[in-house]
Order: sequence, then structure tokens, then C-alpha cells
Amino acid sequence: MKSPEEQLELLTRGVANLISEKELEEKLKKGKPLRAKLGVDPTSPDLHLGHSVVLEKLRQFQELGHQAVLIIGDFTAQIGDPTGRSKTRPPLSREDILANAETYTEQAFRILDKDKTEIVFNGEWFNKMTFSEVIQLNARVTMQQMLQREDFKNRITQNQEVRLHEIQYPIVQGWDSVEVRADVELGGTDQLFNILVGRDMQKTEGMEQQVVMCMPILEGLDGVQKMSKSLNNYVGISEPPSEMFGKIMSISDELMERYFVLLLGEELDTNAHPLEAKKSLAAKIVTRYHSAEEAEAAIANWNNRGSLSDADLPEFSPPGDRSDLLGIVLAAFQDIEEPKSGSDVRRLIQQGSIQIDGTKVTDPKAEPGLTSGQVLKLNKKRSVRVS
RNA sequence: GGGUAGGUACCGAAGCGGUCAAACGGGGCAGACUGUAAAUCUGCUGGCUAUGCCUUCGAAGGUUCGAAUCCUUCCCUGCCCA
Repeated sequence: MKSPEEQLELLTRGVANLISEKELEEKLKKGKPLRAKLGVDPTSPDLHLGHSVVLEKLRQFQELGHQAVLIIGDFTAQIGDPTGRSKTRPPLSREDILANAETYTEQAFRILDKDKTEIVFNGEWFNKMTFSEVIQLNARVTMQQMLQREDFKNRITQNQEVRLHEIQYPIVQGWDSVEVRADVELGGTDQLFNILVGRDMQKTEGMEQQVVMCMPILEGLDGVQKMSKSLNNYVGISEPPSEMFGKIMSISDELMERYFVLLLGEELDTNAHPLEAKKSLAAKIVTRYHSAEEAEAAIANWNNRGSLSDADLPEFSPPGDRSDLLGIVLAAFQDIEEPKSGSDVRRLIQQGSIQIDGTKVTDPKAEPGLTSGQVLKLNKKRSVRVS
């Protein structure tokens, strides 16, 4: 086992917010395995690179011999996640939550060591609470404390609504920390407030307070907003290699630098050509979630795009009932599981997105009479081969 | 409970009886350029095998030749007061 000093150095690397380094050091010096908590809501099952930042940190704890405690917020998910209002998500059914939790943990274990992870569902204690216990829980916190939270404050000044159940979230999350006797809680910087509430609650319970460890939020592919599924700017950790590779190749140079630091813990080599650097970034990430061989293949595949010969494009059999371009392209999008409306497809055609063997076709009514082996380019990223 | 301002397409926001599938901005998509990046420029951005047709402006009714626009009821939200 590494010395507390060495551990401290490793654990604090890449951390955006730490409260406090001194406390962490003291806890480490006791020589006992720490209980490192991470809470997740099984609202959407798919993990992406944004989640991986925190998960990697948690794995680091495991590697140093500490105990990872993964809390599945089955209780919280049943209420419905309030963040990002305007879309009040429908509360999930019990079955959905369990199914989500299943895929979630399956994916999380691509990063975490399954044998060294304690999984708990917070419904275990919250489902049992009586209403009066809930009230008592609420009595531990003041309105003013809750209103200090940045996004509540903002929404209030912008005359947007804040629902009462939303202020329960920090309380619920904080109580989790008491229940699992967390020594450290991990999260993104957006979790700072919630994690601090946990500290407060542990204190009033007479427990040793947890250390707050916030990781930077990873920007999504657009480079501006945080990576999230609903913004569709994410790279899922279970995506196929070439998909993953392609998505990473589309990021801006600026973002590439962030990704190097946050995802690989490396510095960008500023001497390298940006394109080459980006390929290396993408390859390393593919290697992490798949394998080095698949990363090689992804590079080859990527290099081949646009060349019509040997890229392994998805096969596409033209529909029997339509021979016009509009109908064909419509079916092709259907085939690659990105269904589009007829109007959308018509626009794409008219705007010159569609190519057959490298030749643009812009008339939706044309009857191209496809033959086997021809390549139908749908847009910048997707092509199919006529079978 | 009282007063008041609102609810328009993915988001923000105009429109206040016909010329409205609805200005403008953002986002998104496509094209040009490039390193299949960014920036920039251009076009598109409800649906439909489409010089036309169909469904949209919180919901339901009504007035009218004609309604996002006027009336009635209802639902929802902000702000001020209690």
C-alpha cells in the first residue's frame, strides 16, 4: 500500500474542488480504507465519457485499497429528476429503474472493479421513512441554506419556478452520506452544494464529516455545454469503436486539449499536428473501452472514409416498393436507425448531401437504378453500400 | 384569497381579425472552405411521392365568409399583496 502522502498526491490530481485537503490527509493517515461514495440516479442507463471522469477517480480510490460505495438513487429516480426543468420527466416505474440500474452498473464496471464495489439502493432507507421522519429530516436544513444554491438563486432572479421537491434533493442526497457513513463523496462540480449538505448532516449526527471531492465537468462534443445525453453531445462508453472514434474526431482543437487532460490525464503534445494528436486521443479512448486492435481498426476505417473501396460500410438493400431517390434515401436512413421525415430527406437531397459513388444527386424524383456495390452517401458521416 | 403579467414551433421571442406554417435570434441540419476541426459564408429548419393538401400558436367551446389574433369557460406559470 502506498503511503498517505503518495495517495494524497494521486487522489488530488485533476480534482476541481476539494474540501479539504487537510481533512483528506488526516483520514488517509489513519491507515483505514476510506469509504468513497458516489451517488447516481438511474434515470438514463447509458454512461458516457462525462460520467467516466468521476468513475475513474473512484477507481483510483479502489486501486489504493479503499472502499467504493455506489449509491443507486432508485428512490430519487421514482420522484423524477428536477434538473433542467421545462422537461418534467415522467416518473419512472420500478421496473424501469431496476433495468436502468442494471445496465448502469454493468457499464460502470467497465471502469470500476466490481469485486471492490459496494452497491446500495437508497430506497432501502427512504422507502421506509414515515412522513414525520421526513419532516424531521427537513427540519435539519434552513430555507436560506437551500436558497444559497446557485441554480435556485438564478432561477429565482430570472422569475422561473422552483418546485419544492427540488429542494429536497440535496437533503435526500445528504442523508445518503449519513446512511453509508461516507468518508469522501465524489461528484462533478455541479454537485458541490449537495455534497456539502451531506457534510452538514453528518456533523449534526455527530459523525466525522465527509471530504468533498468534485471533478471538473466534461464539456460535450459541442465544446460548450456539459456532456449529456439529452443534449446529444455525448460519447457513450459502450458505443462501437468506429462510432466512438468518429465522434471524438469531430471535436474542436480546444476541446481536444481538455479531453487529453480530463480523460487521459495527459498533456496535449503541442508539437504534434492537431489532426494527428486528435487521432491519438481518439485511439486511446477507444483502446480504453474496447481494445488496441479495435482502435487500430477504427483509425483505418476512419482514414478510409470517403474512399469508395474497402471501408466496411453497412449493407443496404433498396426498398422494393420505391425506386425514386426520395424513397430510397428515406429507407436508407431507416436502415441505419436514424429515421428522418420525408421532408427532411427531401431537403437533404435538394441541398446536395446525397451522393452515389461520389456523384451528387439533387433531384428527389430521380430514379438512380442502384446496382449492387454502389456507395450511397447520406451525409458527412454516414454512407451505406448497396447490397 | 386579492391584484397583475403571461402561456406561440427544439429554446428565447415578435405577431394582436385576412397577405401566418407564423418575423428575428440561438440551437440543429446541409453545402462551400478546411485538417470530415474551429472560424467564416450560403441555404434549410411542422407533416405529406407536394405548383397543391393536412395538422399546429396552453385546452375546450363560441363569434366571423375568415381567428395565433375577438368572446366564454377551464388548466398552468411568474410577480406584488395577504
